[in-house]
Amino acid sequence: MTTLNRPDTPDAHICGIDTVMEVIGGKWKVLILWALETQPRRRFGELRRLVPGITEKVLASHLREMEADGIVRRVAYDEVPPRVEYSLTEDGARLNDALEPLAVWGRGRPAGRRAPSPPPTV
Amino acid sequence: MTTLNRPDTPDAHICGIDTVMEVIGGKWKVLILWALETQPRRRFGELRRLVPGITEKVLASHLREMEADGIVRRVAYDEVPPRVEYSLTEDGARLNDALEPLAVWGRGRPAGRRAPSPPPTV
DNA sequence: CCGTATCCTATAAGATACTG
DNA sequence: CAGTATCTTATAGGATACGG
Repeated sequence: MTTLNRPDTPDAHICGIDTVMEVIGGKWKVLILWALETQPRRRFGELRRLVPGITEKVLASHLREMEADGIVRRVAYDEVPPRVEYSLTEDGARLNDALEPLAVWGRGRPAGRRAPSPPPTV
Repeated sequence: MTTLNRPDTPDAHICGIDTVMEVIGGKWKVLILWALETQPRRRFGELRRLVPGITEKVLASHLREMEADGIVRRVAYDEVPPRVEYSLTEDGARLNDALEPLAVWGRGRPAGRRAPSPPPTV
């Protein structure tokens, strides 16, 4: 992990931030997070529909990582046909809350950025 | 961009979040952000030292993207030897603030996660 | 000092097919 | 239904060298 230890950089700050980035770094993880927030429990197929574009393989692997990270709980019922339900853990719910200010920031911008911007040489 | 439009998913929420993820998605961007927060202006070489492990190429490209995204301002002084100063824009500063709750969440966990967790089949 | 220019590789993720 | 198993590809990022 990238752990800094310099007088200039607020380490605790940083330390926290990059562990978070590892946890939500997957391409679809925040989307899965929100999908899990809108209802207490979600089934695999539901999630696939709620996150359009994701493949089964990636959904499955993301879910396994999120489970390992303790933000998602997976309960498999031994029935036929099989039923599996995913839900947020307490930690996952708090993570979701912590994402809110970021979402607000994102909404507050002119949609399409990444302009070349004039080269200001002084 | 992954823009959802389903009754179940809080689109505005999501929309905001994934634009943010595009902006801070680079491997070192949040670190650069913090390094820029701790002082009003930073030179290229300073940043390289403050973000140990990053290569010049990646630092340069990250900075250019962040500039294009409007969160970093670059000012090049026409001197010799060259001097270039990077700083946060207002938008960048607000982004940094919005990252704080996430950092708090990250700090509040038992450091090394990603445990295999016992398979709970009901 | 502040970067580019090349070249290279590892990994995430997509496509597709198949199974308990 | 809820996944695995393969295979392939794109891209981010790393290593290194050089330039204004």
